[in-house]
Amino acid sequence: MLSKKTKYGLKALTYIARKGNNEPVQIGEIAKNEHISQKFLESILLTLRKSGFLGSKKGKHGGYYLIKKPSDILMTDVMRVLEGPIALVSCVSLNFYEKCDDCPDEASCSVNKLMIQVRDSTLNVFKNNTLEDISR
Amino acid sequence: MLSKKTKYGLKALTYIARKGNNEPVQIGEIAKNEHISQKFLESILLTLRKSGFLGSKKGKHGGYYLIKKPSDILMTDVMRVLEGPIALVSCVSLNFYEKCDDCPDEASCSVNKLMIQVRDSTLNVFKNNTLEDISR
DNA sequence: GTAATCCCTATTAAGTCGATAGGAATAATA
DNA sequence: TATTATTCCTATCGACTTAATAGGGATTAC
Repeated sequence: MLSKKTKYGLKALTYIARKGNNEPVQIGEIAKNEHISQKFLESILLTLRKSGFLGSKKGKHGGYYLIKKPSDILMTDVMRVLEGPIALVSCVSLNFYEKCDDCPDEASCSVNKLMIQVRDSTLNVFKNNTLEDISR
Repeated sequence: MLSKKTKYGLKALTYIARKGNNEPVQIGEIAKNEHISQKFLESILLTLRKSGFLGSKKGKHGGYYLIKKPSDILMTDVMRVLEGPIALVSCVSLNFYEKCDDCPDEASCSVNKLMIQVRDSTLNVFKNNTLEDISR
């Protein structure tokens, strides 16, 4: 299951992208319109800023804005920041690889074999979707 | 992330399938060879039996055996029993659909749009893999 | 200088997961 | 019949994670 963090993060990015202009958008506005806890959203946007997706302006009339064009923001990158590994088991993760303690031989592991396929097909979807695509 | 329940369940099914014959295989043997907590595996095999994947024989020389041919056991079915919904959000689940409380309109929801694609591509992998395929 | 906003850290309540415990029921076999 | 090996069932526990909350600091517009 997708975490609420990821879900809210995607919704917030979409919200900002749909505004079109480069004016900073306030947390409160997004929270209200997307029905998200404001404090929770605050921490999510902070994460997105620190990972280079959003810029921020402090103080009155401050807010968050996109740093790149929506068409340049790939879902692979967003998902990895918000949700973590895309693979369902760490032994098939490209960016977060870890050997399983129980499994002595990945080549003969049926779970490994299946999950590689899932990873690749999911990755394919994320590679082919930018923020612009899902905001349409 | 895949739960250990699912991972162990798949490994156990594979283990039984690879034996080839229809002799009951004991929990202890599987647990030992696959490095799984025996008691935990016990509950998983119970689930698989109750959902019609495995038959069991009680008492001495008892154990679990496959009810269907490995080539007739689809990963879609196994995954739904062990892991639950295949979709990452319930609002795109085919078998466990539930409306999101926050989202007023699925048609305009970017998360919905993206997750439908993920669901379909994952589903496609599971549809095209039987227990025989992953046991090879 | 005041109000609005982002920034940061800490804490908490609830839920889930993996594992464990203990014994009941059943079947093979000596 | 007694013994042993196995599945069956329910209950419980500790560790971890998640979503949310709290409180105040820093910064900026006006």
